[in-house]
Amino acid sequence: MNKKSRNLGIEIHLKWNAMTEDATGIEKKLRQRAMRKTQKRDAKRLELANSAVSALCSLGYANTSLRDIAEVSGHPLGTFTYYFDGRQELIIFCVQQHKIEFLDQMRKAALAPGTLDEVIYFLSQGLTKAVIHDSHRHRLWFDIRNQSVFDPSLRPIIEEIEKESISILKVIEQRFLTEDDGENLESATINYAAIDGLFRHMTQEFPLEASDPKTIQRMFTSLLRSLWRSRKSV
Amino acid sequence: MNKKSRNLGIEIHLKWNAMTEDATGIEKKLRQRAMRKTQKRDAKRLELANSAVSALCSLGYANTSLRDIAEVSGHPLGTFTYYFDGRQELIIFCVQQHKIEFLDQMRKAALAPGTLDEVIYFLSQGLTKAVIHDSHRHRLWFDIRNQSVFDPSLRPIIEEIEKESISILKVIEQRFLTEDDGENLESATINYAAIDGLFRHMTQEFPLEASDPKTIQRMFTSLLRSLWRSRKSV
DNA sequence: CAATTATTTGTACAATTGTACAACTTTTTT
DNA sequence: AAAAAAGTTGTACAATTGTACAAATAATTG
Repeated sequence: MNKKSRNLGIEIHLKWNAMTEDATGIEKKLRQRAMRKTQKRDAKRLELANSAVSALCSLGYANTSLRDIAEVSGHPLGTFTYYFDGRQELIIFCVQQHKIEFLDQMRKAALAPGTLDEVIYFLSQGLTKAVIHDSHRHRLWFDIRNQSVFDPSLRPIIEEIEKESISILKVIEQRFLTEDDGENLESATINYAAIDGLFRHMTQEFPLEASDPKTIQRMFTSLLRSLWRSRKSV
Repeated sequence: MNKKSRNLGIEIHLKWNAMTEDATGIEKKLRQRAMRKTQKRDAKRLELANSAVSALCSLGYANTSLRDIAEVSGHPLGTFTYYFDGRQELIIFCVQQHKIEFLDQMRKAALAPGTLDEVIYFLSQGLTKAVIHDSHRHRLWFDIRNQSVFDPSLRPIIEEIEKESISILKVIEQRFLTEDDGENLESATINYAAIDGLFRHMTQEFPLEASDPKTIQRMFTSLLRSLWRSRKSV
């Protein structure tokens, strides 16, 4: 079947059934089938993306060809072109998947009950773990974000993720800090950029002088305290 | 003349003269000639680099071919391969040139007489000007730094520049802040990474929501004050 | 079970790349 | 001014790329 006309038959059937309002269960059955199809497809996409991450992380966006990915992952080249609409979609998919996971963790830390100092502790702990155990994947994120500067088609996804990141910090500031007028967004943006800067530095540093988790966490804590110094100590 | 054997003749003459300790002015004359040669060569390299920056800044490291540079700059392709040892040397040369300039300005601000608040004012003013008037070149710097993560051959020059940046902050902290033991380097590293983060954000932001110089400078000032809050107020 | 649809995978192709280099001109040296 | 060196520039070439696609196979459907 031609790649471009994928699933076309089924879609047409569904539309036809919808038009005739045939609700005798046939429509339901067709829907379920379509669901199974897309679920199966999504599962395969995830599998391929996961196996692609390894090559991507070690070579970077610009230097990783689909052939590299195919070779490292063990899957044949055609598989990737069949399941993804080109190289870029594959890579975006990988990064998005990873970043959603990470931001979920950060959000949990931000919403954890306790004092500001405790939240700072959780945050710096999460950031430290990310540096230690996941630096490769974060490097890929920073790489994509950087490429988005020169490739506008990458920007929407980057913007979305950064907005989400900033909103997490906004939550913290609303919880613990007295807001001076509407400066809240500006403050959250500044703090996001600063924390992001240290995180990037830790993640990309060569050689890793601060590979000791305690040192790393201490540095994050130090920055977060500087940024949110005791304006309200709930 | 073959590119690889460039200047070889003169070098041999110099060596021969040095060996025979012929100090009758002939050696001097030959040295002066060699100097003229390299000066002329360096001037041309600078000219080419400057004309290459435009293409590089708008397309980025990974997407700019030598042909792009040649086309945009108006110089023929062969010229670049003659004056630079490949694409990478050209690009490194461009970034290095630009970054040295920028750090000179920052160093001046850091060494300016006055209180910490005044230095903070100068620094944020310099950073703001860089964002407003020079964001394109800084984007190229961030791009190269990012590529260095995946291309080890870029790392030495990046490391050198970042060390210099951190040392500028160290100067400030030694001037104005009470140093708690040997934490000074760690603190300067944290602050460098944080300031760098905000600077990167400002430089790369799309769409530029904060294009107003006053807003930008206020944000820099706000961050710098957070990082260096009144531990010593000379 | 047949037929339709979906998946798999190797190959082909055009485009682009960095780089080498030959032919030529200009500049410098003797 | 002759000779040597340096500079200039267009072209050639091998390598690599994303992508399209055909042919084969497997899965699903009626």
